[in-house]
Amino acid sequence: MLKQVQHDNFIIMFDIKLIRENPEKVQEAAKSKRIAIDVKKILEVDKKYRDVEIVLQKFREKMNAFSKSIKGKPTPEQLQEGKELKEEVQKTENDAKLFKHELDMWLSQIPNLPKDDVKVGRDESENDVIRKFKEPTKFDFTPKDHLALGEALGIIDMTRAAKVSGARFAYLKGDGVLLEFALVQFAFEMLLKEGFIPVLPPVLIKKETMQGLGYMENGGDEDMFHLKDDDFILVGTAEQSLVPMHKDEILRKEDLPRRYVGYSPSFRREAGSYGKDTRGILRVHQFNKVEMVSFVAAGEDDREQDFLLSLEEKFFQALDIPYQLIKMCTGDLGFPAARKYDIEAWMPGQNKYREVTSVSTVTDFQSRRLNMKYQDGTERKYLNVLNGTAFAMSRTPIAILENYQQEDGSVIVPEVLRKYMGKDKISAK
RNA sequence: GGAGGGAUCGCAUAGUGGACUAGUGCGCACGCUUGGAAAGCGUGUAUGACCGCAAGGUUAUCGGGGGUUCGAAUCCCCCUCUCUCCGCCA
Repeated sequence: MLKQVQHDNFIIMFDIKLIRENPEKVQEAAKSKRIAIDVKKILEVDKKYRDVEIVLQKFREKMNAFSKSIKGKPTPEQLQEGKELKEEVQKTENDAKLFKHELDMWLSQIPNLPKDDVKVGRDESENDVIRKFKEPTKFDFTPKDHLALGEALGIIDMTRAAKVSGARFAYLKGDGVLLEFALVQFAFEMLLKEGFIPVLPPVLIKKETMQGLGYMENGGDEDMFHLKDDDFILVGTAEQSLVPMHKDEILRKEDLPRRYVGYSPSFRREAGSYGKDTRGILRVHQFNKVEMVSFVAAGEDDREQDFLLSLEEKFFQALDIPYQLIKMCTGDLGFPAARKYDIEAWMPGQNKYREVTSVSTVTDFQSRRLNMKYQDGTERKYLNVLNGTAFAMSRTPIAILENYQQEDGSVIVPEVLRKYMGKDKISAK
């Protein structure tokens, strides 16, 4: 069984001890992620806070002793002394609170530190290709892109979606739906065998939950849909509602690793991507995704990331789609991640590799912000958390349509999906 | 949306202003007892922060936040979640 933590009024956003002991390391790491923080300033506030805290404890000690010394009705002199003590405490409390808030504010802006093996780099142009699976698909005709194929097959309809919802939306129809369901079933079947717990999570979450995940910082909230009247945010990935499931909980070490597979819509504003990838369903405001999330013991995250990555590769190898594996450099990691790999599938319609999965370890970064621990003997430690894509819908189907297309515009169904789809070919009606 | 109840230690409960240093039962751990076990008996049983080499000490926490008071689990206000009923609803 798990235990519910009752109080969490002081969430430690970032390990202050790490900053005290290795200020340069933290400063450098943030810089390598291209995020500006001022470690010196943080240490100053930390010092002020601790000094006030010590004084405050002394005052409280005095006041507690005094209150306890009164039996029965207090004399007017005692009342007066008590009032004076109280004022001292309240004044110091206010100071402490101010410093605490300031400290929290600074700490919340420190990103997770990249792992040592992650290359320091500016942006995506400095990411490394780790390995490749197969060569780009060859055609003895000119391959079409997924939108041309999808429209002709009657499975993707963006024209009508534009009428109803606007740009970057799509109707998926007919065999397109069956193809998505086939991918879902394929992924779930395999992941259930691996012990993953299937989840259909909420897609509206509270703002404070998103803050706990570390996605609101550094402009991250620009890509989220906010429901301002109701103070909800639409998730950009199931990870965002799967990870905080264990907020304020203490898991048992025996129950680790705890693995979940979620299937949910994902919503993205795609702010700042105007004019980019406007054709087709590569970049849309809403798509479904099968997502993996792991909770593991401290220090187990490297092994778990390899495991999740191996599953992702297995999926795309099973689909027999050419891909390359990318390891992100520090500048392309994002706020919470310590290490990240992307699989980029070959997309003949664009003659390019494009991202289809992403697997990150966030180490204990989100656990600290969300107060998620596990009991290890007499010790309580922060969980390590990982997330990885199984199948992002829109993009995996794109890769299938484009790589499996035939000259007549039909699309062969990948071998492993045939039993779920009940057919081996998608053709125009 | 409306009306009313509730949230206390891992679980169950007691607790209407100072004896609460939060009691009791269960559970758990250790010990005694036993050929071994059960029962019985005894002892212990939170977390965070801060100070300290340590032993230890201080402080905060009874869903969360604020207030009243010399003093709050207890009184007042706000919020969250939950239960019962009414309304609406796939």
